[in-house]
Amino acid sequence: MLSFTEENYLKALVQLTFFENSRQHEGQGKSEVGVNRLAAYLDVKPATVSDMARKLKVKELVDYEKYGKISLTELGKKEGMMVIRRHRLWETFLYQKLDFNWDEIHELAEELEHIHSIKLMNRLDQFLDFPSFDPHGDAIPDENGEITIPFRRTLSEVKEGKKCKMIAVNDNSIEFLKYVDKIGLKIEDEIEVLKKEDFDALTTIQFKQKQLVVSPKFTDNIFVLCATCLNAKECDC
Amino acid sequence: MLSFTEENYLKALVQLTFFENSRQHEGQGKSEVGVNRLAAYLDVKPATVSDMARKLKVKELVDYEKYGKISLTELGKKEGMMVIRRHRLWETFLYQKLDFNWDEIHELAEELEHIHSIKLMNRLDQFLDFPSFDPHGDAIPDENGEITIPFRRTLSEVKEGKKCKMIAVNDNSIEFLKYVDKIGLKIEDEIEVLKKEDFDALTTIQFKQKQLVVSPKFTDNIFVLCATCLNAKECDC
DNA sequence: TAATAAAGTTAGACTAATCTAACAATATTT
DNA sequence: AAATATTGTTAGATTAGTCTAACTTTATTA
Ligand SMILES: [Mn+2]
Ligand SMILES: [Mn+2]
Ligand SMILES: [Mn+2]
Ligand SMILES: [Mn+2]
Repeated sequence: MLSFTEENYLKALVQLTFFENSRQHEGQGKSEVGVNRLAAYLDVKPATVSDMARKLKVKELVDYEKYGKISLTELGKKEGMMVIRRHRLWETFLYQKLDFNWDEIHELAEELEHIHSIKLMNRLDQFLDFPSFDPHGDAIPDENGEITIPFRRTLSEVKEGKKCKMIAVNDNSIEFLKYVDKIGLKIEDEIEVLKKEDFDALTTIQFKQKQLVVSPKFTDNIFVLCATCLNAKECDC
Repeated sequence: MLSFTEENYLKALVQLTFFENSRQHEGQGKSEVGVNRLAAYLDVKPATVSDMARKLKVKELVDYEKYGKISLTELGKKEGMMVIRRHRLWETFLYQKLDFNWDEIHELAEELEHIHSIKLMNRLDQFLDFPSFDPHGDAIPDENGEITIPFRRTLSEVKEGKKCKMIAVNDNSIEFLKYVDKIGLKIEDEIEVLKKEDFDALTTIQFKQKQLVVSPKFTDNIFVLCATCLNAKECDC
């Protein structure tokens, strides 16, 4: 049985090696990470990660050699994915059934994700009608830990004059989510890019009859799809 | 913030000092427990309990002097009650919403009870329509940790020829619950005591047109109310 | 290539929760 | 009251997860 802490390491490794750079490393999977990087991500000291990397290697959850990079084994990846599955299913439950706001659910899910019961998660999945995405628009791994991360662009990539649809957020911080709430934007809303100013990287967007000037801090963290790129990665929206 | 372990000690203390003997100590509250008793209940060694008692005393959760008995302070009692509230609300959720059987829910609730969020529990309470009892018939403490344990008798106490209604179980073990399922008895069912045999303490009962001979292992663990004792403790049902 | 910087490891210490084994206090029985 | 049994405590060890401080390896730069 995995401890709370071990699960958090595996989850972090999935985030850093599979999700974070899902766009960049497309296909060729340089899915490994250094001790310092992981330590910074988990907010512990590198010494702690060195120790844990050795322990996880013994349990065959990671591949790792002294002074080398850390990467997940198939088993480690699956366990990490299951933590993420539980996290995202609980977030969905809290949001859909208990009416929590989307900026409150992550913290609670950080605790709930460590409840180990396959049956519980499958029942919850069913109770929620087998959701594909969590309230932040992130895909939910299936009962085998498989996930299909859909093609998605950031709003920053969308060209002037084009329209697109918000499908997810990239930043789950309370501040960011509260800002998105404040301006009245929701997943599935249509956004039009009216103007992109190269000088200071500000973008003027329109959604629901409202116009707004936003910075890259915003546009980098909104994932969108345009009408034509839904099934064609080559679309230059 | 209390640790997982500290919460389990407080919960155990509530069970042993307030619930276990709620019938016997009625009123005068000899609500304290020895180190060995608590150790046996928690399945740890007395040495471990001695240490923990000292720590809980420092945190003002228990009253305790070396070689003396352990009892909960007001604060400790409230914290313990809140753990029990969370446990019973989660059990109710699993049973009512996720269709778990009543013999499967306790184990899961043992993990879920340690999720700390007042808001979460109040939302869940509301989602469940403010239940008064969990699926085993145990009262659920309110948001202030207050609980009213209703008057109840065991089936063993009911006299020959009398009728009563099952309101709870006293034994939450999987084996006991499965047995109650097997014979087809449910909370709220009416039970008639047809015959009590002093010689071997066996009782013949009737419920839902069925007759059955049961032992004290059964009758001691079924809580009932008879028609007339609902509001009168003096009733000699 | 040699010097310097960055990244990673190791040794030793700490805390929480547990154990065993030896000891001490309290309660019960003769 | 003395002997015995029960109950509870203490000292010392262990494990997981963390830290700091010193050290080593690998990478980068001059
Ligand atoms: Mn989250
Ligand atoms: Mn999410
Ligand atoms: Mn229970
Ligand atoms: Mn219960």
